[in-house]
Amino acid sequence: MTVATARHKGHNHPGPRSSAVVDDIVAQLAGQGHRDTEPRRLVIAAAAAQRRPFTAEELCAALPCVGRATVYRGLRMLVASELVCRVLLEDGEIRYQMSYAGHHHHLLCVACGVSADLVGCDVADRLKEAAAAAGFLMRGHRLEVYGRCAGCADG
Amino acid sequence: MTVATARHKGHNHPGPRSSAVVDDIVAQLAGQGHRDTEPRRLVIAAAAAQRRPFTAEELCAALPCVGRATVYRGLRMLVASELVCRVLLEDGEIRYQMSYAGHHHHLLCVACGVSADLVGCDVADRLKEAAAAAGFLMRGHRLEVYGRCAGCADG
DNA sequence: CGGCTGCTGATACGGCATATCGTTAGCATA
DNA sequence: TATGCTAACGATATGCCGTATCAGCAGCCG
Repeated sequence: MTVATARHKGHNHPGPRSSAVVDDIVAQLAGQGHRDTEPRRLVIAAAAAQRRPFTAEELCAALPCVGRATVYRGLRMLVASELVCRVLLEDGEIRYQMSYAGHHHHLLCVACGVSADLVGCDVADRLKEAAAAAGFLMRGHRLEVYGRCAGCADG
Repeated sequence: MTVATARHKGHNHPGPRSSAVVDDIVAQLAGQGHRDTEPRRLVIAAAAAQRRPFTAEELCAALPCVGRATVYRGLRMLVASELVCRVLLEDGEIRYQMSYAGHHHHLLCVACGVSADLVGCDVADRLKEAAAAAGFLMRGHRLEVYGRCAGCADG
């Protein structure tokens, strides 16, 4: 043990192995009264490591040493904190993805499943007007765009 | 039995009680090679009678004399034929609604659950441009707008 | 009217998500 | 550092929702 700050034992935090992203998210959760636990860090790290929208079951499979319930709870907490957003595929399947921005939408490739954040398309104002024309007071909206990414376009 | 046109027995069609809407839909399905059956007519009629987006289970409950599988099959067939559209609530719950137009979106009241078709808001072109900017070839999109209807706005 | 075939419906099945609950561990406090 | 409260964990039970199965039935065509 060459490290000066000796590790305590058992379930202590991996420290240097824990990425800055995970530390940041854990800190945000702590601000909401949530504890910093090892399984939760593992869930966050696994979610952040995904390269495309993932299912809860995929996370469970990627974390065999973490209980299913814990994975689902962690995911739900992250969604509630808007650190992860739910993505709806064309066939209705629900997937998840880390969310580094605030409100935004997704471009989803129907061929390879990759996603990209949709920027530069602010439809909220127009929707609000259209809603008002129907007597509705708009409170929110959900938008998903399906297509083919550059790599799959010629397939 | 005072009616001149004697009813045959059991599973014959109710004839005069069957609305024009149901007849029309059955005719469309027939054009796709689907048979005209009494349980299916009941499913269609029940779906058309709903005043707001409904769940598959609600239809089952409204049709105790029709098997669950038949309700689900009928619903799936109607969705495939674009005669019924799937509506996604804010919390992710899936509901259904008769669709008399082609492609359109929905305004959904988060208080009473009523829905209205969203017209006069053509976002497809803008989305296609935004998608292209990200290297995506847009193929479709899904949009739901949540808010409060006129009757629930002041609540 | 006779037969082919799609449809029906009771029920079994399977996936996904949550509820349960005894145990563990984070962390505040002294 | 020791202590205690309580959130969090995780194995598992439970439940919902939708589909698969399959023998019998009925729509529809010839």
